[in-house]
Amino acid sequence: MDARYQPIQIEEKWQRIWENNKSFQVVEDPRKPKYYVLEMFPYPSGRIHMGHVRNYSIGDVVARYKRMRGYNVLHPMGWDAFGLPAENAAIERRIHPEKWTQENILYMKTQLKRMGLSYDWAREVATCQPEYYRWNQWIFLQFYKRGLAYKKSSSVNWCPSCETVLANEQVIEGLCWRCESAVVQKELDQWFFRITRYAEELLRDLEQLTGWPEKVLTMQRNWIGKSIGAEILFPLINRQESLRVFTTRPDTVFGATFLSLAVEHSMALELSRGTSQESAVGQFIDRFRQQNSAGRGAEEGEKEGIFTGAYCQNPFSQVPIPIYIANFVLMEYGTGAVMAVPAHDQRDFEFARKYGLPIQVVIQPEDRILKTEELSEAYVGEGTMVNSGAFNGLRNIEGKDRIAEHLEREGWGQKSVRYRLRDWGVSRQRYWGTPIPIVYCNRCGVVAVLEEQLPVRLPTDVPFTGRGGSPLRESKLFTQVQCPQCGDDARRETDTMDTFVDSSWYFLRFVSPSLMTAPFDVQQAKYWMAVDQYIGGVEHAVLHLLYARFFTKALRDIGLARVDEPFTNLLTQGMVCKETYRCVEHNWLLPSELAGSEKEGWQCPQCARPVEKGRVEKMSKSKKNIIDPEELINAYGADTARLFTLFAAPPEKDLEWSDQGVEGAYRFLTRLWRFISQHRATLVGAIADLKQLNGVREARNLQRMIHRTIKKVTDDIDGRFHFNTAIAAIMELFNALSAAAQGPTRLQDRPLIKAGTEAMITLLYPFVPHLMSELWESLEKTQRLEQIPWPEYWPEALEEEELLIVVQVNGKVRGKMTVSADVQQSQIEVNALADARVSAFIDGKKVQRIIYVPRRLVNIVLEG
RNA sequence: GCCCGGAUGGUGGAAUUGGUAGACACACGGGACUUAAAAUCCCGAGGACCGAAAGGUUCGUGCCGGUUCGAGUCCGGCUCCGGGCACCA
Repeated sequence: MDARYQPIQIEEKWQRIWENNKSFQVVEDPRKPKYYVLEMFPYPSGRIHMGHVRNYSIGDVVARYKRMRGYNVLHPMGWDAFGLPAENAAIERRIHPEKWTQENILYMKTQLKRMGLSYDWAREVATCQPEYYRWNQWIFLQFYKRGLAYKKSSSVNWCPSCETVLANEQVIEGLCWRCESAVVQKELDQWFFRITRYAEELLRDLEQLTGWPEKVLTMQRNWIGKSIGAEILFPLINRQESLRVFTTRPDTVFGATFLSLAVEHSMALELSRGTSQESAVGQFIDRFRQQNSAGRGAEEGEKEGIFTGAYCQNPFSQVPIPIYIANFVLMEYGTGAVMAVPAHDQRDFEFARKYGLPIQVVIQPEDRILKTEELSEAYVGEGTMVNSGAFNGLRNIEGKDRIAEHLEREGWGQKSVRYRLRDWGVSRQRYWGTPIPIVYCNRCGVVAVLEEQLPVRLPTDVPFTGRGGSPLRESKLFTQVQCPQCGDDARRETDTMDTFVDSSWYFLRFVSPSLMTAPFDVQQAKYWMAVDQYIGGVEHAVLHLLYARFFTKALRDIGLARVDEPFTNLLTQGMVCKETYRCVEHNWLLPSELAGSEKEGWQCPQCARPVEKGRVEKMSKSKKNIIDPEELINAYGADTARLFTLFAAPPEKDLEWSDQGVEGAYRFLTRLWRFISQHRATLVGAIADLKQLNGVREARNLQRMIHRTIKKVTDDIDGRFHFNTAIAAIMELFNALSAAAQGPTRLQDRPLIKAGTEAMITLLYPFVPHLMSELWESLEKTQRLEQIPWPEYWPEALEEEELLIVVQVNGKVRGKMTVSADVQQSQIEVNALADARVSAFIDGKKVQRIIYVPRRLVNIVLEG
């Protein structure tokens, strides 16, 4: 055995062995329980970053642990390979997106392999391969057949910089999620997936996702945004039609003193026709349509509106009420028209005050009496209905139902449920994505490509200029086709699919990655699905996770998937952060370019001004606080990188990078190496029996510690994912074993130290697989470590012979005593009272009572 | 504004059900080895106070209050930090 720990050699050796033995390849095996662990697959940007290292280290611990527990573990990896950066590279560096992507995948794959991650690489998929994206197209056609995919003209979010449409979720505070330029509205024909058909089920099934973080469930719930209420028809005065509004507060309908329409409402201009308001209304509409496109959502502006000149009748109060157009009413939600109840809705209240509209209180709270004149804000709480005709005196909660029933009887409307969730716009005016399998024929109209003609491949004769719309339009080869129905010349759809489509079902493709006849095999999916543990960043809490849930349900209804939910358990890991350095003038600085020193204070290399040590921030290039995983591995090896990221913080919390912490992890591994090589002579040979009882007390204590560590590490890994405390416990065991191995003669119980060392190596294997495999082999075991089962603790060994009892007086610790485990409570109390320090505190006072917590503590409560 | 998290030594973090707060590690200090340094090994350590020392007292988990024999943990009211949503009728 080498005197020095040389991680690179060891790691290359074991990676080769695992690859040659196909150690992590799996097939369905009905005799074993299955376990599917999956980490969110990466976008092949070129290099892995610390976020990947952390994500995949966590997953690998779970995978290796579950294998040792006897599970048939599916642990695949692939590439989310379509997307904008590839196209940007094509524009900037004249390299084809496909070439760029393939090169990145190759490089990143070697990086991932150097991490020693236990993937079944035989199942690798890349979403940009025709073998993969043909099934995107196939699914699209199934959706199209069922009305789940449809086309509509709509105002969409348009990023002028990326020249592409963005989903609502991709617009963050009015800015493009990717390039942060201001998003504008544009009218385009778009393909949509009817996710709203599943809104109710997507909401309801959140309840069965008990293995998901509450935070993510809440975000999804809010995103779906279910509102229960009613639609009410307000008949127009002097016209035949009615205006339909949606409200969640039918109980306040008697307080509706005007109506507000969205600027885009179809009746907005129409209502003002022939009135004195007509031209003013027209101007108002033009102005706010513009404003909307300039940056909706940027901030909450002043409420503005205009009277249309028209009136309708409140069907309940029979009062004629004016109809306004208001800038804050959204066309996309509800019906684009709201009944305004200023007394009980803050927005309506502000609007009414501004335009001098009537305010009518119809709900009175319990504790005070509202008067219209005295209102300073809307009252939105519960109460009793007043000024509401036959409904007076009802609790408003009850009133909601009673009003809704009443209007259904009268034909004035009906109960209604609305969702904030919109249909998913999947069209992208881009090249590097899945072509939408649709053809436009002058004779037949919109025609689906025949399934046997799939895949519709991306053409190669496309120029990348970065200007104009979709590059696919430039390809004659691509756009000119024959109509699948009539055979006439036709034009191919040039939109490609949102890349979220690719990632919405990749976990299903992994169960049959090379199947040519279907996206995946139903039986294989039945065996492996659902994913037992999914691990990734919380940034996908809404988008990806909601779309994947939708796809799973839709594919189930098509007859392919057999599960309702794709991911049984979800772990959202925290970000990887590091401290930053910043100069007032020259902004972020690399730690390596700083002048000065930690003690004297850092200076800017350019202007020599003192540099402020900035906050701890998420690692990013722009903040110059990244650590390159490859450099880390070159310097310390993958085992150190893994150990540090797993030890520094629990997975769901943010991890603060620390170079000294990395050193510490490396030192620990070096100490282990030295320990084994030093004591190798007594540690080699067949696995020792962990259950051999030893008469010497110190040995029994060590044995107890070994078994306690096995239990602790098992509990920490399994379900709790507290890897940091699991590792801490192993470190404690190691400290105890080292002490025992060097200690006085009584502790030199060789078979026990040997058994403890073997247990320690096994326990550490999921975290530090290369080094542990090497150490295990050096101890001349017959089987490789990854074939060894997880150690079982022996409950009998956990039993304490002696207990440390804490003695409190009035809740404060005043003494400790060691007693034999079989001593009775009464005797312990007597001993406690007899303790010299304790009795000094009692000091003649009367003992009121004694609390005894079995095996732990005695609390003597004194009078007074 | 609304909804979720979070706050514990010099630092990252432990304390799983209300029962010794600070495991484990980093950084730090002292010592050993060395001509010296690095590496390694050993020892120490929450703050304040008392004591020559052994040891002891007392305060202490963001702030204020409560429940309890006992609160980092439970309850009420705040402060600050992070995240999500944001005119959704």
